[in-house]
Amino acid sequence: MMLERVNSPTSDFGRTVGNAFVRKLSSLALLSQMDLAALAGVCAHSRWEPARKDLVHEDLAPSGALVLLEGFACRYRRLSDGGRQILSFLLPGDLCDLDHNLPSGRDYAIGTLSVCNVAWISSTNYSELLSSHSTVAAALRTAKLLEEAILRDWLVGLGRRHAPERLARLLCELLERAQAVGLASADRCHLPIMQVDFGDATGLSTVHISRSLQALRLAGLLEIVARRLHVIDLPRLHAFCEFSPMRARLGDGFAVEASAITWGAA
Amino acid sequence: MMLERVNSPTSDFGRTVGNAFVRKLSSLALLSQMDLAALAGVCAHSRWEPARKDLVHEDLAPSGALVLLEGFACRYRRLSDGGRQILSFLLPGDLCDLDHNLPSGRDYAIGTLSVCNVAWISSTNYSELLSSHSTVAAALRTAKLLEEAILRDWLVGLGRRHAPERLARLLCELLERAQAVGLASADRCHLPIMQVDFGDATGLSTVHISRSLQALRLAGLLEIVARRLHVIDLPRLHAFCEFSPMRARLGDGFAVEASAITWGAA
DNA sequence: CGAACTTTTGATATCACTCAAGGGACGTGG
DNA sequence: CCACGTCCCTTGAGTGATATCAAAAGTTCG
Repeated sequence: MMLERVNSPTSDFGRTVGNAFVRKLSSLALLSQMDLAALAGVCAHSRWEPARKDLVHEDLAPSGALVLLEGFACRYRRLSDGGRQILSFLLPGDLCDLDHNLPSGRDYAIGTLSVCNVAWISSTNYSELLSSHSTVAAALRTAKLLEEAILRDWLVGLGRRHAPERLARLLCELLERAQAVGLASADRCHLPIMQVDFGDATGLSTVHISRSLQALRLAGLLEIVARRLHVIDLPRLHAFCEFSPMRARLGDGFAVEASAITWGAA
Repeated sequence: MMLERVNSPTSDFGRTVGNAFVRKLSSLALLSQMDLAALAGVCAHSRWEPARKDLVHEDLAPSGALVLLEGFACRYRRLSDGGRQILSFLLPGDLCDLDHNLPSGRDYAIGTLSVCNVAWISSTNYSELLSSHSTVAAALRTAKLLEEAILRDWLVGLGRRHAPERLARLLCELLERAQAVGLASADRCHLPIMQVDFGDATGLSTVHISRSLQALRLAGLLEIVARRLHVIDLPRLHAFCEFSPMRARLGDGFAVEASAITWGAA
């Protein structure tokens, strides 16, 4: 069985077609050749950053936008007691707008979780991209709406769900998002995220993450081995944590196909 | 002593100048006479709705936008176990975009908490307002950024703060927002919100809200009597829950003034 | 003035946290 | 290739925060 293999018409491995950014936006809107060229141009210069490094922190405020091409990162906030709350995970293909976030300065930082390949877009290039490529702008707007929906989901989870459900939902979300950029099969994906990070995202302690994960494993729902998530029973997992896939993506053949197969096997 | 009195140059009571919507947007951008007229026009037809009524629910999807002119409401989500998580409170002057929220349908409902005066804006009027009044559009964008920042704050609170701090921060937020639309003095405001609602917003049980509130009262920080919040020691309250006022509002003389007085008394 | 709703109080139960120690995995240097 | 250190995950025991249940007290409103 081929892991990470995705049913994309144009390549064996999703990552070989353009970059994750192009792939993600392509799944959200029908981009023209010129749009694609502009996206490629804007990501031409990227840098590798080490794991566990701040790309942006609260005071220091670079402008423009940042695109994560490979690796995992997160937005987070630090508290006075040293605690950390992760606000969202950034996966390959995700863009983070640094200009339009700030009424009175940014209130969060962005840090890598794994080694990351990051493209920085200057303010001028960014606003030009938006103004002269309306389809790209529309795709980014949709991406933003999805992000907001996820944030609301997290809020509901933190407020009203128990640890195992919270964790399970997070894993479902990550699997789905990885699939959307061609980095996951129907039931597996690489997840370079430590248990501390899961804890800081779900508002739980590391110890409790460990125990919740074990509960999910014992229930035969999933397992995580060597930084890889393997969902054993997706329908039951979804039912367990009341996760409903966001089918908000528009023209993406492969994602629809993959999920159809999954549900067919249920 | 005059409660609800606000140091606005144009009236004794904030509510008599235009409506809360106009007041709020005026504090976010410098509106022209034409902008003001357009805002007034768009809110011309408003309806009174009873307390505890759904204005919008998840399946049924009216379009356009909704403006809350008077009263308190909230966005919320229901869970399968009957639980409810409030995602944000809506105060007079708040607008809720019903069109641009939905990738795959709306994922939350909107319900009144008190009796409310609500203006519905049709999709066409709404998009016309945005396109032909760029300053209004900019003000609404800023308002949205503030909303998002508040949502992140809530997430951090739910994930990492204890009950009394969470509640205290919520009360600080509500006081500040009420001030921004001229519905509060420096230390008091009307708050037609029940303890169940505070619980559903902070992810706590009603019982625990009651106890946390008592802790805040015993600490001499604030009290709530007859649906009215009275902050007794604002600086200490802010310090206690690590609340920092969002000074993102731009040209609003009165809010700046009021807070200057407060801090001066500390 | 009474009924329904909201808040408070007390007692008990549960979920998740903290602390502390042990076990694996991985990398590094001898 | 092994020894060792470090980092991450796991396990167990005890504690703390918050939930639940039930009933009393207070409030609002017709």
